[in-house]
Amino acid sequence: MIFDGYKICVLSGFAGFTKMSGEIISKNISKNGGTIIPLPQARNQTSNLTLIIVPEQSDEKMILKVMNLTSLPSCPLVSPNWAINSTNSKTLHDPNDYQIKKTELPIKRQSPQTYQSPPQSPFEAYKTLPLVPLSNSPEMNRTQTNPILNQNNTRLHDDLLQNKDKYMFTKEQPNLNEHITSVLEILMENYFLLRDRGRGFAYRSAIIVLKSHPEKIICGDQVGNLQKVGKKIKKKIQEILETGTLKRVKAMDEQSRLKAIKEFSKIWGVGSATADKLFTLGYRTLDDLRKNIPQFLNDNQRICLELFDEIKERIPREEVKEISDQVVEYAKLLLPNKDIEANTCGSYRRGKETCGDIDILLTFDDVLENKLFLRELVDYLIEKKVVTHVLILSENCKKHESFTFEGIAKKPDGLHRRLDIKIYPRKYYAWALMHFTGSANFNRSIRLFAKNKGLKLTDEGLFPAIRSHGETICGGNLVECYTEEDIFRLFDMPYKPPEQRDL
DNA sequence: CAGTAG
DNA sequence: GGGCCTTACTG
DNA sequence: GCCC
Repeated sequence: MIFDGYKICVLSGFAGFTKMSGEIISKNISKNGGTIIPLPQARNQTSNLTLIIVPEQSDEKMILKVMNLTSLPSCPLVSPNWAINSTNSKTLHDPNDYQIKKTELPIKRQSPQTYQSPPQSPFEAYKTLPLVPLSNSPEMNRTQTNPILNQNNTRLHDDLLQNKDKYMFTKEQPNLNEHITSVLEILMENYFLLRDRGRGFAYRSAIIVLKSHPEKIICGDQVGNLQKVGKKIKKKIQEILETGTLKRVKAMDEQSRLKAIKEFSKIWGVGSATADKLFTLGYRTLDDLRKNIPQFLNDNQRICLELFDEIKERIPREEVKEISDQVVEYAKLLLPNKDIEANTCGSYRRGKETCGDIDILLTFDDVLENKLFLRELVDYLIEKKVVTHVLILSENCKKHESFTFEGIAKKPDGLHRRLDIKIYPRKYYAWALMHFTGSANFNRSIRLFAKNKGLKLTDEGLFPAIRSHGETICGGNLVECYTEEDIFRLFDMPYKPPEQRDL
């Protein structure tokens, strides 16, 4: 047994080292004689540990935070590759060859010369695996074949045909129960703000059912056996039908805590947890915050607090287009020989008259070979005074084969506006376009449907993802789609233009 | 890891 | 008793 | 809060 006598703690779930990978590595270590020390115990007995496996991309600060320690343990910190290579070769590799340097932080701004190509995408590694058979589907009824799927995927075709009409993303009619769902939506939002996730989810699923119910509910008996609508929610529906509102909602509106959390969580970068913390510290209004800025707010939160009054304003469609056009124009200037394809997504693409932010998606050939392009584009936009602030700039496409900028833009005479720019390789473009066009509810619906078929739909494609005894097995992308029309054909649905994805 | 965002 | 769209980044 |  190669790991005999080794006491190992595996730190995963951050810095690009997924929990799933961590679990698989832990399992393999145990299988080969090693002892896995879970984090809580490891914290108290760092001197007992042989070594700690940490993400390749982690640094001292992150490790201290995750371990909740003030100084690093004395044992070596090694890369997950040590365990992977040792297991694969059935021989113990020298941990010293895999040490993560303790003091040196990873370079945030890599220069072109020192840029190292990122490790393989996890999906790449699975591409050679045979497709996992999908759930048991009837062997008959295979008269027509889906033009997107080849013969090997007839099972997938059958599976995608089944039951999809139960889901919101296939919905054809408008919401007939707006009078009920609008009230329940307030309740749902309040519960999420109060971090009562359970109730939040419960109301969310009940709302989905009510929205897709084919008849208008005017009497409590009609909800008799609706899925997800249980006793309590049924009672609330009756109250809404009688009084037009809910006592619970009225009572919540009076709560000073919820009031403050609602206000604070509108600040970009501040969620329910931070908002709650602010309330506990005695803050009640945005003005309280401005007068005495809390120490623990990070730079991004401070910027967005300062610009709050501008960022909160909806952006007229016209202005979204102007800023988008400018960004795309500069992108084309920087890459004159590339055929750049661009879409402004989000509510703009869904046809709204005003938008909360500006969400631009770009692609061209060889995206992954132009790793520094987004940074150059952002630098250029800063120079041209289009972009005023950078909130997030992901420069490494190691796991996710794409690039993201999140920041703030402004026209010379305009307000500060939230701007996102994403760059995806062509082969993911249609999936990404669909993802960023939303709506969020549309995405949820179609993803839940995929999930129930043993599939995983993301901004990068459709994958088999079978969960069995705790491990998720991911296959390579099932099909290549280069247009949204292809994705809808794949799901055997008539094409839905973006304006109809407002669930 | 928790929190936040898409 | 766990899951409730998924994935990535920050601190 | 609801469902498996």
